[in-house]
Amino acid sequence: MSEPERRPFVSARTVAERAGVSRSAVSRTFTDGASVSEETRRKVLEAAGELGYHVNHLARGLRERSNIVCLVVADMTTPIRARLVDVLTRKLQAAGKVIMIINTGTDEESVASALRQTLNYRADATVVLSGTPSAKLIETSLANGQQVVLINRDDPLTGCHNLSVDNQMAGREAFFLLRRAGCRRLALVTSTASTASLLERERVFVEIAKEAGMAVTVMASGPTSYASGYESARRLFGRSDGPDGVFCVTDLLALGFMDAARHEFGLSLPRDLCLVGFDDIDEGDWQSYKLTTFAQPFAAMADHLVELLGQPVAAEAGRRIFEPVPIWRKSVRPSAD
Amino acid sequence: MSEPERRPFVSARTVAERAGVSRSAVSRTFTDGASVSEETRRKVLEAAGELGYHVNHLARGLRERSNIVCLVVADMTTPIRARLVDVLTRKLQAAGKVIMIINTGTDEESVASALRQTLNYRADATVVLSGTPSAKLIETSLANGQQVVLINRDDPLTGCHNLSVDNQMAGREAFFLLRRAGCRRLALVTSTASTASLLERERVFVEIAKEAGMAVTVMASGPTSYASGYESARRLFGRSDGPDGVFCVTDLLALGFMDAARHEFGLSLPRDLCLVGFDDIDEGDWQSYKLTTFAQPFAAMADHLVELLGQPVAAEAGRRIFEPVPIWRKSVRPSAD
DNA sequence: GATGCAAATGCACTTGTGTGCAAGTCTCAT
DNA sequence: ATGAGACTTGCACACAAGTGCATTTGCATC
Repeated sequence: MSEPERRPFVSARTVAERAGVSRSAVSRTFTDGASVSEETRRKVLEAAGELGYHVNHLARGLRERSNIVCLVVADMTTPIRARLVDVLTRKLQAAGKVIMIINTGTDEESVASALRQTLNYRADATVVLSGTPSAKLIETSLANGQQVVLINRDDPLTGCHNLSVDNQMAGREAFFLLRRAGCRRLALVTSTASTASLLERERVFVEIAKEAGMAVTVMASGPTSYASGYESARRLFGRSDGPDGVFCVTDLLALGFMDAARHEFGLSLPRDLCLVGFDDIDEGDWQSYKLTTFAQPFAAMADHLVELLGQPVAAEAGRRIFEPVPIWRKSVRPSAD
Repeated sequence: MSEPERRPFVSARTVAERAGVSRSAVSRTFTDGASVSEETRRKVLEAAGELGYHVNHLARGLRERSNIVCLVVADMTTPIRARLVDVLTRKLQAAGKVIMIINTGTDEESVASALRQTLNYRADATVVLSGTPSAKLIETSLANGQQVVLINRDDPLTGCHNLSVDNQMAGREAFFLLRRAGCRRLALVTSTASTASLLERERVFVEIAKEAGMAVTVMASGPTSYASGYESARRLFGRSDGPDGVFCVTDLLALGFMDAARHEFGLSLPRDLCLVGFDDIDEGDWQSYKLTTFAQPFAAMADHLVELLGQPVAAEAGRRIFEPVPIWRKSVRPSAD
């Protein structure tokens, strides 16, 4: 017959009727600093308790800011991404924000529709963790007074804030680490999903090696995953002279690479092979791996994000670069000296 | 001086003025099946495009259902939890829902405040992935016409839907697996965070072993983590007669356990030790582990969840149990026969 | 008892939507 | 030309909140 009647959420009016006061009184009871007598306040709270009333933040958001922050993210199952989402949600919540999450692909259209949804829900800010939004959409976000923050997306987009890690430093340090260990034949393992961050690490590593007179074999066998790192190792060591010093632009690639090197080719680390990763995922510290890598300072980045969101939108957007911190473990020989 | 003026989101009225039509026309243009002439529709769309207008779903949610689903989750960085969140967000989004995520602790107070926030934002449904809400709060959720769905929380709470995995089957099968492999000295490794699911797996395993005349050493050294599994192995093998068949109630525990067994005690799997896990996290399939385990059928669970949300709230709540699927890898000897 | 002042209260408007209803316009056939 | 009928359009209200402003109440002081 008729659409089964959906029980409505209890509203301030219902509470007011029950308590025998005006709706304004209810509103004031739940507003700090508003003027209500102790008596009515008591009546309102009692009625609210009995009915299970909760202030509708959506309606409140019509007049003021919504306090909603949208997180646009792809590849959520990746350990590093899960950590980032975890840290961000914690810190944002602590700052009184409410998080809306959009799990999207990295292709332009997915990101575009995510961005639009962000606007539909009047989010105060959109934080993009993966994928790259089009310049035009960012523009409409800004036109609507919405802040846009890109994390680890090193794309030259104007108008939005940009938090990222110092990829150049990582590429440089990785090289020095391997050279100090006495490695002769260098390789770099990356993914076919060539994001700006990964490309930057690759570029700097290859460039600085070249300056030092060393060639680098670059290998990419698939997306940023364990399997792809594994495959890259099979290909590299399948040749006559495999590398003895490798920089994997991601820990996940590094772990796959390490497993293949050990189990398929019987190599021992760090004797036959030195390996450097990037990200510092939990798995890299497991007893089977003990990977030397760089940690992303997510906590600091999240703190900075919260600070940004407190500022007015007008504040000029810019880039902020965070220093990765080297984590010394056992996949690289200590200095040959 | 004055609070820096926050540029407002563009509203339907602004679009109407620009297009030279009434606000209703704008509303109708963005409503399927509403009656608008081709001419006005064109004008509206043009003005909307120029201004970057997006319908405010928050305001729309005042009249109808909000389409918001809240995910309450703890320990997001855990691989299994990250996978669950990933699958759920994907499927819910595909069903037209918008996901609000609340990253909380497992203690009662954290969960309570998460639940309250859920109500504040008029979520159509709350999905609890970890932690256990109090019966009283569930009641107020229901009183507000909000659905409550618990995933893998085997607590006896009335009024809410309950999706979970068949833990009894897992405990039983784990035992048979180990017995068939000829194991003599059984142990069970769990965590100190004794959730109902973990307890259930433990209970059944121990019980059925007892029926078969075999004792089981139960060990818990900390939370559900790699480190805690590692520690449990150290304790168990530090004694005179370590176990030769172990069921870890979680893959993460199993991987830590395996690493300690290998690297600290030089054991080889599956010769000296057979190991069964539960969850089927990606890491278990890595070359260093190849863990035999049970996969949680998250896709089916998510599909069922979406189906539930389509039904009216009135539909009587109940429990639905999903069969885990055994994943045979290499940490258990094939049958001794 | 009248006056003054502060605290409490309620009315009405605001926010951005969707939609029922009535009035308006346009087309076509009689 | 006129009426029927279909299609458009705008007004006004509903949704759930917060708040400025005017009014009422309470209480103390003269």
